[in-house]
Amino acid sequence: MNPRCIAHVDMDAFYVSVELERRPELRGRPVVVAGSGPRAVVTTASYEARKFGVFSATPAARARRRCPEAVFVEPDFATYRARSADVMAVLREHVERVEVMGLDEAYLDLTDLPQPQAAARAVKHAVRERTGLVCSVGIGPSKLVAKVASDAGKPDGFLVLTAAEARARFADAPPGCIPGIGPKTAAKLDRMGIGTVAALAATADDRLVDPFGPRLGPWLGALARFEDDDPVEPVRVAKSESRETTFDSDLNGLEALEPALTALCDDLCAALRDSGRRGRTIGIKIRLNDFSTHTRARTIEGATHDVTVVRGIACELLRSFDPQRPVRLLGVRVAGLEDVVADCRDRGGEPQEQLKLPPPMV
DNA sequence: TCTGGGGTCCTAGGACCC
DNA sequence: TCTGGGGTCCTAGGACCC
Repeated sequence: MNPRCIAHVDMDAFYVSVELERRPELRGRPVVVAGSGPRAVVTTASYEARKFGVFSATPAARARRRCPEAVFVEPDFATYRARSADVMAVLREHVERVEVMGLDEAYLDLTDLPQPQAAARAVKHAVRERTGLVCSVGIGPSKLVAKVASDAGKPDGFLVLTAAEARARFADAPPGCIPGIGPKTAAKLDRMGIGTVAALAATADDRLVDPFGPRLGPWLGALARFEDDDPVEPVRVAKSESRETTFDSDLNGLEALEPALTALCDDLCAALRDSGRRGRTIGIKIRLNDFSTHTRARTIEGATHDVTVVRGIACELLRSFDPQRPVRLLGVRVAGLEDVVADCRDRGGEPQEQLKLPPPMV
Protein backbone atom coordinates (compact mmCIF):
# COMPACT_ATOMS: atom_id res chain seq x y z
CA MET A 1 0.00 0.00 0.00
CA ASN A 2 1.16 3.49 -0.91
CA PRO A 3 2.41 5.74 1.87
CA ARG A 4 -0.16 8.39 2.52
CA CYS A 5 0.27 12.08 1.84
CA ILE A 6 -1.80 14.31 4.09
CA ALA A 7 -1.93 18.10 4.22
CA HIS A 8 -3.15 20.13 7.17
CA VAL A 9 -4.45 23.57 6.26
CA ASP A 10 -4.67 25.97 9.18
CA MET A 11 -5.85 29.55 8.76
CA ASP A 12 -3.57 32.11 10.42
CA ALA A 13 -5.34 34.00 13.25
CA PHE A 14 -8.57 33.31 11.39
CA TYR A 15 -11.13 35.41 13.27
CA VAL A 16 -8.77 38.36 13.52
CA SER A 17 -8.00 38.11 9.80
CA VAL A 18 -11.70 38.22 8.99
CA GLU A 19 -12.14 41.29 11.19
CA LEU A 20 -9.22 42.99 9.44
CA GLU A 21 -11.03 42.65 6.12
CA ARG A 22 -13.68 44.95 7.53
CA ARG A 23 -11.26 47.20 9.38
CA PRO A 24 -8.01 47.24 7.41
CA GLU A 25 -6.80 50.28 9.37
CA LEU A 26 -6.19 47.90 12.30
CA ARG A 27 -3.60 45.88 10.37
CA GLY A 28 -0.29 45.73 12.23
CA ARG A 29 -1.91 46.58 15.55
CA PRO A 30 -2.69 44.25 18.45
CA VAL A 31 -6.25 43.06 17.84
CA VAL A 32 -8.15 40.77 20.18
CA VAL A 33 -11.44 39.05 19.38
CA ALA A 34 -13.20 38.51 22.70
CA GLY A 35 -16.63 38.81 24.23
CA SER A 36 -17.38 41.77 26.46
CA GLY A 37 -18.94 40.03 29.46
CA PRO A 38 -17.20 39.85 32.82
CA ARG A 39 -16.29 36.22 32.25
CA ALA A 40 -15.38 36.37 28.58
CA VAL A 41 -12.22 34.78 27.22
CA VAL A 42 -10.15 35.60 24.16
CA THR A 43 -11.27 33.80 21.03
CA THR A 44 -8.31 34.84 18.85
CA ALA A 45 -5.46 37.33 19.25
CA SER A 46 -3.45 38.85 16.40
CA TYR A 47 0.24 38.01 16.28
CA GLU A 48 0.97 41.56 17.52
CA ALA A 49 -1.22 40.90 20.58
CA ARG A 50 0.38 37.51 21.21
CA LYS A 51 3.67 39.31 21.88
CA PHE A 52 1.98 40.69 25.01
CA GLY A 53 1.04 37.24 26.26
CA VAL A 54 -2.52 37.30 24.97
CA PHE A 55 -3.67 34.00 23.44
CA SER A 56 -6.84 32.05 22.79
CA ALA A 57 -8.62 31.25 26.08
CA THR A 58 -6.88 34.05 27.97
CA PRO A 59 -9.54 35.69 30.18
CA ALA A 60 -10.52 38.94 28.47
CA ALA A 61 -9.95 40.95 31.65
CA ARG A 62 -6.38 39.68 31.84
CA ALA A 63 -5.87 40.42 28.15
CA ARG A 64 -6.92 44.04 28.71
CA ARG A 65 -4.43 44.40 31.51
CA ARG A 66 -1.62 42.77 29.56
CA CYS A 67 -2.26 44.75 26.41
CA PRO A 68 -4.26 47.92 27.10
CA GLU A 69 -3.51 49.34 23.65
CA ALA A 70 -5.10 46.37 21.89
CA VAL A 71 -8.31 46.87 19.93
CA PHE A 72 -10.97 44.55 21.32
CA VAL A 73 -13.57 43.24 18.88
CA GLU A 74 -16.75 41.32 19.67
CA PRO A 75 -16.85 37.93 17.95
CA ASP A 76 -19.20 37.68 14.97
CA PHE A 77 -19.56 33.96 14.34
CA ALA A 78 -22.09 34.31 11.55
CA THR A 79 -19.44 36.11 9.48
CA TYR A 80 -16.70 33.64 10.49
CA ARG A 81 -18.90 30.73 9.41
CA ALA A 82 -19.55 32.36 6.06
CA ARG A 83 -15.87 33.05 5.42
CA SER A 84 -15.00 29.55 6.59
CA ALA A 85 -17.43 28.13 4.02
CA ASP A 86 -15.65 30.20 1.34
CA VAL A 87 -12.30 28.71 2.37
CA MET A 88 -13.59 25.14 2.54
CA ALA A 89 -15.16 25.52 -0.90
CA VAL A 90 -11.75 26.43 -2.33
CA LEU A 91 -10.18 23.38 -0.66
CA ARG A 92 -12.87 21.10 -2.09
CA GLU A 93 -12.37 22.48 -5.58
CA HIS A 94 -8.79 21.26 -5.45
CA VAL A 95 -9.04 18.08 -3.40
CA GLU A 96 -11.71 15.41 -3.19
CA ARG A 97 -11.08 14.18 0.33
CA VAL A 98 -11.35 17.07 2.79
CA GLU A 99 -11.99 16.67 6.52
CA VAL A 100 -13.11 19.93 8.08
CA MET A 101 -12.00 20.46 11.69
CA GLY A 102 -13.84 23.46 13.03
CA LEU A 103 -14.02 26.79 11.20
CA ASP A 104 -10.37 27.37 10.51
CA GLU A 105 -8.66 24.11 9.66
CA ALA A 106 -8.94 21.02 7.52
CA TYR A 107 -7.06 17.90 6.51
CA LEU A 108 -6.64 17.05 2.83
CA ASP A 109 -5.84 13.54 1.62
CA LEU A 110 -3.43 14.07 -1.27
CA THR A 111 -2.35 10.42 -1.49
CA ASP A 112 -3.78 9.66 -4.91
CA LEU A 113 -2.77 12.93 -6.54
CA PRO A 114 0.07 12.79 -9.09
CA GLN A 115 1.89 15.81 -7.61
CA PRO A 116 0.73 16.11 -4.01
CA GLN A 117 3.09 18.87 -2.93
CA ALA A 118 2.39 20.96 -6.01
CA ALA A 119 -1.32 20.49 -5.35
CA ALA A 120 -0.88 21.71 -1.77
CA ARG A 121 1.03 24.77 -3.02
CA ALA A 122 -1.79 25.47 -5.44
CA VAL A 123 -4.36 25.17 -2.63
CA LYS A 124 -2.48 27.62 -0.42
CA HIS A 125 -2.17 30.06 -3.30
CA ALA A 126 -5.84 29.70 -4.27
CA VAL A 127 -7.02 30.32 -0.71
CA ARG A 128 -5.17 33.63 -0.68
CA GLU A 129 -6.27 34.59 -4.21
CA ARG A 130 -9.89 33.69 -3.75
CA THR A 131 -10.52 34.71 -0.12
CA GLY A 132 -7.69 37.11 0.70
CA LEU A 133 -6.96 35.01 3.77
CA VAL A 134 -3.63 33.48 4.69
CA CYS A 135 -3.15 29.90 5.79
CA SER A 136 -0.30 27.69 6.86
CA VAL A 137 0.08 24.27 5.28
CA GLY A 138 1.83 21.24 6.73
CA ILE A 139 2.42 18.05 4.79
CA GLY A 140 3.27 14.61 6.09
CA PRO A 141 2.51 10.90 5.95
CA SER A 142 -0.22 11.26 8.61
CA LYS A 143 -2.61 13.77 10.09
CA LEU A 144 -0.35 14.04 13.12
CA VAL A 145 2.79 14.93 11.16
CA ALA A 146 0.85 17.27 8.86
CA LYS A 147 -0.58 19.04 11.90
CA VAL A 148 2.71 19.61 13.69
CA ALA A 149 4.20 20.74 10.38
CA SER A 150 1.53 23.37 9.79
CA ASP A 151 2.01 24.55 13.37
CA ALA A 152 5.77 24.75 13.02
CA GLY A 153 5.51 26.78 9.82
CA LYS A 154 3.13 29.45 11.12
CA PRO A 155 2.38 32.07 10.02
CA ASP A 156 2.10 31.82 6.24
CA GLY A 157 4.02 28.53 6.37
CA PHE A 158 4.50 25.66 4.00
CA LEU A 159 6.41 22.77 5.55
CA VAL A 160 6.86 19.18 4.42
CA LEU A 161 7.99 16.66 7.02
CA THR A 162 8.55 12.90 7.08
CA ALA A 163 7.86 11.06 10.33
CA ALA A 164 11.62 10.71 10.87
CA GLU A 165 12.12 14.43 10.31
CA ALA A 166 9.32 15.17 12.78
CA ARG A 167 10.94 12.88 15.36
CA ALA A 168 14.27 14.64 14.92
CA ARG A 169 12.80 18.13 14.89
CA PHE A 170 10.76 17.70 18.07
CA ALA A 171 13.07 15.26 19.91
CA ASP A 172 14.04 17.80 22.59
CA ALA A 173 10.67 19.54 22.74
CA PRO A 174 8.32 18.89 25.66
CA PRO A 175 5.64 16.22 25.00
CA GLY A 176 2.97 18.90 25.35
CA CYS A 177 3.86 20.17 21.87
CA ILE A 178 2.15 17.12 20.39
CA PRO A 179 -1.58 17.45 19.73
CA GLY A 180 -3.35 15.00 22.02
CA ILE A 181 -0.95 15.58 24.91
CA GLY A 182 -2.47 18.33 27.00
CA PRO A 183 -1.32 20.02 30.20
CA LYS A 184 -2.54 17.26 32.55
CA THR A 185 -0.82 14.50 30.64
CA ALA A 186 2.34 16.57 30.17
CA ALA A 187 2.52 17.21 33.92
CA LYS A 188 2.02 13.54 34.71
CA LEU A 189 4.73 12.56 32.23
CA ASP A 190 7.03 15.14 33.77
CA ARG A 191 6.49 13.64 37.21
CA MET A 192 7.52 10.30 35.70
CA GLY A 193 10.76 11.91 34.52
CA ILE A 194 9.61 12.03 30.89
CA GLY A 195 10.28 15.59 29.79
CA THR A 196 10.89 15.33 26.06
CA VAL A 197 9.26 13.85 22.99
CA ALA A 198 12.31 11.62 22.49
CA ALA A 199 12.09 10.33 26.05
CA LEU A 200 8.41 9.54 25.63
CA ALA A 201 9.08 7.84 22.29
CA ALA A 202 11.68 5.61 23.97
CA THR A 203 9.48 4.69 26.94
CA ALA A 204 8.29 1.09 26.94
CA ASP A 205 4.54 0.71 26.58
CA ASP A 206 4.26 -1.26 29.82
CA ARG A 207 5.57 1.74 31.76
CA LEU A 208 2.76 3.85 30.29
CA VAL A 209 -0.07 1.34 30.75
CA ASP A 210 -0.22 1.58 34.53
CA PRO A 211 -0.56 5.37 34.79
CA PHE A 212 -2.58 5.97 31.61
CA GLY A 213 -4.49 2.78 30.87
CA PRO A 214 -4.11 0.02 28.29
CA ARG A 215 -5.20 2.11 25.31
CA LEU A 216 -4.17 5.64 26.25
CA GLY A 217 -0.70 4.67 27.44
CA PRO A 218 0.54 2.98 24.27
CA TRP A 219 -1.19 5.66 22.20
CA LEU A 220 0.91 8.38 23.88
CA GLY A 221 4.10 6.49 23.00
CA ALA A 222 2.93 6.15 19.42
CA LEU A 223 2.22 9.89 19.22
CA ALA A 224 5.76 10.67 20.35
CA ARG A 225 7.11 8.43 17.56
CA PHE A 226 4.74 10.20 15.17
CA GLU A 227 2.97 6.94 14.38
CA ASP A 228 -0.59 7.70 13.35
CA ASP A 229 -2.92 5.99 10.90
CA ASP A 230 -6.04 8.02 11.66
CA PRO A 231 -7.79 8.35 8.28
CA VAL A 232 -9.03 11.55 6.67
CA GLU A 233 -12.81 11.30 7.06
CA PRO A 234 -14.64 13.63 4.69
CA VAL A 235 -18.04 12.94 6.25
CA ARG A 236 -18.48 13.10 9.99
CA VAL A 237 -21.90 13.02 11.57
CA ALA A 238 -22.45 14.70 14.92
CA LYS A 239 -23.18 12.37 17.83
CA SER A 240 -24.46 15.00 20.22
CA GLU A 241 -25.52 18.61 20.33
CA SER A 242 -25.57 20.91 23.32
CA ARG A 243 -26.19 24.42 24.56
CA GLU A 244 -24.55 25.89 27.62
CA THR A 245 -24.16 29.27 29.20
CA THR A 246 -21.91 30.79 31.79
CA PHE A 247 -23.78 33.40 33.81
CA ASP A 248 -22.31 36.86 34.25
CA SER A 249 -22.79 36.25 37.95
CA ASP A 250 -23.59 32.99 39.69
CA LEU A 251 -27.19 31.88 40.08
CA ASN A 252 -28.65 30.51 43.28
CA GLY A 253 -31.57 28.16 43.71
CA LEU A 254 -33.84 26.17 41.42
CA GLU A 255 -36.21 29.11 40.92
CA ALA A 256 -33.42 31.05 39.23
CA LEU A 257 -31.92 28.09 37.40
CA GLU A 258 -34.98 26.49 35.85
CA PRO A 259 -35.89 29.38 33.53
CA ALA A 260 -32.30 29.44 32.29
CA LEU A 261 -32.34 25.70 31.69
CA THR A 262 -35.67 25.92 29.90
CA ALA A 263 -34.32 28.59 27.55
CA LEU A 264 -31.34 26.37 26.70
CA CYS A 265 -33.67 23.42 26.02
CA ASP A 266 -35.81 25.58 23.73
CA ASP A 267 -32.82 26.71 21.73
CA LEU A 268 -31.36 23.21 21.43
CA CYS A 269 -34.64 21.56 20.47
CA ALA A 270 -35.33 24.19 17.84
CA ALA A 271 -31.98 23.43 16.22
CA LEU A 272 -32.58 19.67 16.37
CA ARG A 273 -36.05 20.06 14.91
CA ASP A 274 -34.75 22.28 12.10
CA SER A 275 -32.18 19.67 11.15
CA GLY A 276 -34.61 16.79 11.59
CA ARG A 277 -32.58 15.03 14.26
CA ARG A 278 -33.53 13.33 17.50
CA GLY A 279 -31.58 11.81 20.36
CA ARG A 280 -32.18 9.30 23.14
CA THR A 281 -29.95 10.65 25.91
CA ILE A 282 -30.78 13.93 27.58
CA GLY A 283 -28.16 15.35 29.89
CA ILE A 284 -27.44 18.45 31.91
CA LYS A 285 -24.17 20.03 32.97
CA ILE A 286 -23.67 22.12 36.05
CA ARG A 287 -20.55 24.07 36.95
CA LEU A 288 -20.51 25.35 40.51
CA ASN A 289 -18.70 28.40 41.82
CA ASP A 290 -15.76 26.21 42.87
CA PHE A 291 -15.45 25.30 39.18
CA SER A 292 -16.32 21.67 39.81
CA THR A 293 -18.33 20.33 36.90
CA HIS A 294 -21.12 17.79 37.23
CA THR A 295 -23.18 15.98 34.65
CA ARG A 296 -26.41 14.01 34.93
CA ALA A 297 -28.02 12.12 32.08
CA ARG A 298 -30.99 9.91 31.34
CA THR A 299 -31.55 7.69 28.34
CA ILE A 300 -35.09 7.18 27.16
CA GLU A 301 -36.76 4.56 25.00
CA GLY A 302 -37.39 6.56 21.84
CA ALA A 303 -35.32 9.38 20.37
CA THR A 304 -36.81 12.84 20.69
CA HIS A 305 -36.39 16.51 19.94
CA ASP A 306 -39.67 17.35 21.63
CA VAL A 307 -39.05 20.41 23.73
CA THR A 308 -41.60 19.35 26.35
CA VAL A 309 -39.84 16.03 26.85
CA VAL A 310 -36.35 17.53 26.91
CA ARG A 311 -37.37 20.33 29.27
CA GLY A 312 -39.10 17.87 31.57
CA ILE A 313 -36.14 15.52 31.86
CA ALA A 314 -33.58 18.33 32.11
CA CYS A 315 -35.48 19.99 34.93
CA GLU A 316 -35.95 16.69 36.75
CA LEU A 317 -32.22 16.02 36.55
CA LEU A 318 -31.52 19.52 37.85
CA ARG A 319 -33.99 19.21 40.74
CA SER A 320 -32.57 15.87 41.77
CA PHE A 321 -28.99 17.19 41.60
CA ASP A 322 -30.14 20.20 43.64
CA PRO A 323 -26.92 22.26 43.57
CA GLN A 324 -25.79 23.24 47.03
CA ARG A 325 -23.51 26.04 45.85
CA PRO A 326 -23.90 29.00 43.52
CA VAL A 327 -24.00 27.88 39.89
CA ARG A 328 -21.82 29.58 37.26
CA LEU A 329 -22.68 27.43 34.23
CA LEU A 330 -25.68 25.46 33.12
CA GLY A 331 -25.92 23.31 30.01
CA VAL A 332 -28.16 20.81 28.26
CA ARG A 333 -27.19 18.13 25.79
CA VAL A 334 -28.95 15.62 23.57
CA ALA A 335 -26.79 12.65 22.63
CA GLY A 336 -27.25 9.38 20.83
CA LEU A 337 -28.43 11.32 17.80
CA GLU A 338 -29.81 8.91 15.30
CA ASP A 339 -28.96 8.85 11.67
CA VAL A 340 -31.57 10.95 9.89
CA VAL A 341 -31.71 8.88 6.75
CA ALA A 342 -32.07 5.58 8.60
CA ASP A 343 -34.67 7.19 10.81
CA CYS A 344 -36.79 8.26 7.86
CA ARG A 345 -36.49 4.85 6.28
CA ASP A 346 -37.55 3.12 9.49
CA ARG A 347 -40.60 5.19 10.18
CA GLY A 348 -41.76 5.38 6.61
CA GLY A 349 -40.66 8.93 6.26
CA GLU A 350 -41.73 12.40 7.20
CA PRO A 351 -41.60 14.16 3.86
CA GLN A 352 -39.96 17.40 4.95
CA GLU A 353 -37.16 15.49 6.66
CA GLN A 354 -36.38 12.97 4.00
CA LEU A 355 -34.25 15.23 1.90
CA LYS A 356 -32.21 16.60 4.74
CA LEU A 357 -28.66 15.45 5.20
CA PRO A 358 -27.00 15.33 8.59
CA PRO A 359 -25.25 18.68 9.02
CA PRO A 360 -21.46 18.63 9.17
CA MET A 361 -19.79 19.06 12.51
CA VAL A 362 -18.68 22.65 12.20
C1' DT B 1 -6.96 38.00 37.05
C1' DC B 2 -9.51 33.29 37.78
C1' DT B 3 -10.93 30.06 33.85
C1' DG B 4 -16.28 30.37 26.89
C1' DG B 5 -18.90 27.22 24.06
C1' DG B 6 -19.25 23.25 21.27
C1' DG B 7 -17.67 19.06 20.44
C1' DT B 8 -14.93 14.08 20.71
C1' DC B 9 -13.04 10.16 23.01
C1' DC B 10 -11.39 7.38 27.08
C1' DT B 11 -11.88 5.24 31.64
C1' DA B 12 -14.16 3.00 35.24
C1' DG B 13 -17.87 0.95 37.50
C1' DG B 14 -22.44 -1.14 37.73
C1' DA B 15 -26.46 -3.56 35.71
C1' DC B 16 -27.83 -7.13 33.08
C1' DC B 17 -27.69 -11.04 29.97
C1' DC B 18 -25.98 -15.41 28.20
C1' DT C 1 -20.67 -23.59 49.60
C1' DC C 2 -17.75 -19.30 47.76
C1' DT C 3 -18.08 -17.40 43.29
C1' DG C 4 -16.52 -17.76 35.22
C1' DG C 5 -16.17 -14.65 31.67
C1' DG C 6 -17.63 -11.94 27.80
C1' DG C 7 -20.46 -8.50 25.81
C1' DT C 8 -23.47 -4.51 25.80
C1' DC C 9 -25.63 -0.56 27.65
C1' DC C 10 -25.58 3.12 30.70
C1' DT C 11 -23.73 6.92 33.85
C1' DA C 12 -20.21 10.19 35.54
C1' DG C 13 -15.97 12.31 35.29
C1' DG C 14 -12.10 13.93 32.89
C1' DA C 15 -8.78 15.18 29.18
C1' DC C 16 -8.38 17.26 25.02
C1' DC C 17 -9.32 19.86 20.68
C1' DC C 18 -10.80 24.12 18.00
